Amino acid sequence: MTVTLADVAARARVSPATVSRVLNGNYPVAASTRERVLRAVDDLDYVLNGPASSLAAATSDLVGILVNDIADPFFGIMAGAAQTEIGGPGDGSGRAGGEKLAVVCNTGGSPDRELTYLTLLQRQRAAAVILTGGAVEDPAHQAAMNAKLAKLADAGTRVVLCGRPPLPEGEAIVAALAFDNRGGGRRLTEHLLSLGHRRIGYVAGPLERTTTRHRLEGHQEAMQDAGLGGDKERLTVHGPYDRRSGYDATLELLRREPEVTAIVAANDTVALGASAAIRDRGFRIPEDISVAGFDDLPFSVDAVPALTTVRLPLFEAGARAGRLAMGKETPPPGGIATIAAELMVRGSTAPPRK
Amino acid sequence: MTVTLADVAARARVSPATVSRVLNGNYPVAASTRERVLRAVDDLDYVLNGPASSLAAATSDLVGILVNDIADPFFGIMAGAAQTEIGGPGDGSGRAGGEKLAVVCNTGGSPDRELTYLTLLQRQRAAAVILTGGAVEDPAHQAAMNAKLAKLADAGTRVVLCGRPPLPEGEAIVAALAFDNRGGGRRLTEHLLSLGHRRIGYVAGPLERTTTRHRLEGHQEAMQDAGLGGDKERLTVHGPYDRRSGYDATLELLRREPEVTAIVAANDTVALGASAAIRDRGFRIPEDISVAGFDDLPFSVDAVPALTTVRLPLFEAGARAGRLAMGKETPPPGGIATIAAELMVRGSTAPPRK
DNA sequence: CTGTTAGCGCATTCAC
DNA sequence: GTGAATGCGCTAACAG
Repeated sequence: MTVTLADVAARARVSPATVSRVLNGNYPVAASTRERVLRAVDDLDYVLNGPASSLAAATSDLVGILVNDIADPFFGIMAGAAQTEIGGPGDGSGRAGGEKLAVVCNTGGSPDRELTYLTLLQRQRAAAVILTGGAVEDPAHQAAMNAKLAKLADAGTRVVLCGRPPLPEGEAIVAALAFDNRGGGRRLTEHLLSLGHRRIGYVAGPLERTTTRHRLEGHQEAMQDAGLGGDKERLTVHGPYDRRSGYDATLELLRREPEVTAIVAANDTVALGASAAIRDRGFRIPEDISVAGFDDLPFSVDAVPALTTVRLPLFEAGARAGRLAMGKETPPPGGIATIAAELMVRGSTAPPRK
Repeated sequence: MTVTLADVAARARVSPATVSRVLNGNYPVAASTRERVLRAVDDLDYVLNGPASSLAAATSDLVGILVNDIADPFFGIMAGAAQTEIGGPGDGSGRAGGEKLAVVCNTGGSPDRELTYLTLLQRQRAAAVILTGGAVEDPAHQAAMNAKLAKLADAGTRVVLCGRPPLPEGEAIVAALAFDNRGGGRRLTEHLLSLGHRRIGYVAGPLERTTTRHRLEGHQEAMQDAGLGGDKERLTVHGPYDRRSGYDATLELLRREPEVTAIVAANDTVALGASAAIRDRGFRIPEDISVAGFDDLPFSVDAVPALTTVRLPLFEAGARAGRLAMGKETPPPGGIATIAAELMVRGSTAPPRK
């Protein structure tokens, strides 16, 4: 019924081992033999049995990429870039040679699902795992994660962090590429302050997320330095990283502080929702209220007015994570690299009306 | 070094077979025995060896979801929905019981990569495969795809199409959920015609894609019926499904026909680019030129003005595909269902200036 | 450069 | 309800 290595070997008049060798390409095989084997493979339409070879070799060609929200381009861009580096271009035959199977797993931001996916990947003996985006800061979950990652690393799985702060004990992982969320958040708010804003509302992401906290801390540092740190509780509203949250939180901020002249959002998607709320309340952007986001997703430049935001090189970071996971690039010193965030000043921010 | 089933068996003082039985849960085992085994599993921190069990059982728990562009929410929404149905909520222990490993694979729209992923999934003996979005219409590639899908189905892999037209010989697959792209495209253009538009430019997607062709045909049918079919070559420009393409194509359309009063874009992202081009040329939306998109992605309602578009129930379709792939839902009659597309009239379209 | 020999770790017959 | 054997299909030493 199902054709096996032995069938191919028989047809090519060689031993199974030889077939295995040409298929894996990691061994010297005479050109003529290889030719013959390949023809037999095509004739028989043979496809390697992945589980069997993974079992024998004690490693698989699976590489997992964990994302918090697959519908969010923030993750899609990173994951796509990583996959490009990992999957290889293919040889056009659809035959699939030694390429890895780069797959993305959507945790939906749930700690449980994150752990479950890691276990599933561990079960598959994944060659590598890339974790993208902010981590949940609950201590119990962090401990469980660190233990799990250590076990994965122990079993030979390469662990790479992308857009996520390094682990407390970073020894277990290949590398961590951390975004400078704090610095970016700080510069963004400094920009607003320099324009003359004093009453700035902040729509933060979900609680207990590193990304949320770092961006917010950057904002608060800037406010503090400007002597405006007193009101932070009242001028901050938390919510998920989505449009709706931006909309609702902005209405709430407007209620709490009608004199607000600028809204800083945790990311661009949230900023879009914030903008809608501002308009629905009859205010203009940026004349009445300035708006700023974070990430510089592709749509941000097309917002009207174009969104002031902080650019993160998501594609480059994802690609680098992919290379690191493949061992194609040497890890940064100490295994940790900080990715710079660049302020992008556009039309959605302007001096306050006064 | 690595703990195996036998180790667990030894510690629980049972046979390996029994451990296997409680882990797979498909067999009667005494409660007390199960208890003991589970404790041993936890004590030893045992994780099933996926490749080994897949080899022995001749099936794996991997489910592949193929997407054309993972950075595009169009696919992200469908994939996320499907994953939700497949992965299950997890039991909170991170232990991972019988759940499937739902993974998404990004083809980048490349036929080669599509085929390669399918081969890789076949190699893993995937339990199911979901193909999302438009198919490439090159005959050779279609033939290769059909052959590959037939082989997958033959090997027990459940194949489900989501947002993709059914196969020529649909017997091989579990089900196809097709979007009514043609009908949606037609109604969208009819809406524009009813507003009084006569010179309508069309920014189409890439050539040789079913989605592109169906949407365009819907548009052209409407134009034809209105006696405006003569100019279709000149008023249509093809390009990728991205912002940049919308921008460039719109400039081109404006050059070819300065009197154009409406631009229909192949999807919302393209419409965003089109809008930017229109504005950069000094025109207002919708006063001078109307703009319409397709898909109704989350950001479309936040465009300024809000984008007139055609809504596709992406989440619902993805979830249904996921259930179909799991065998949790009975396939539609004939294995084919057409998903309706709903016209969403918003602020970006209005009667032409005259 | 190629063939032979042994498992990899588990699911599944069978017996009991 | 449980244990003992068998083999899934392949890779990795070894020889030659």
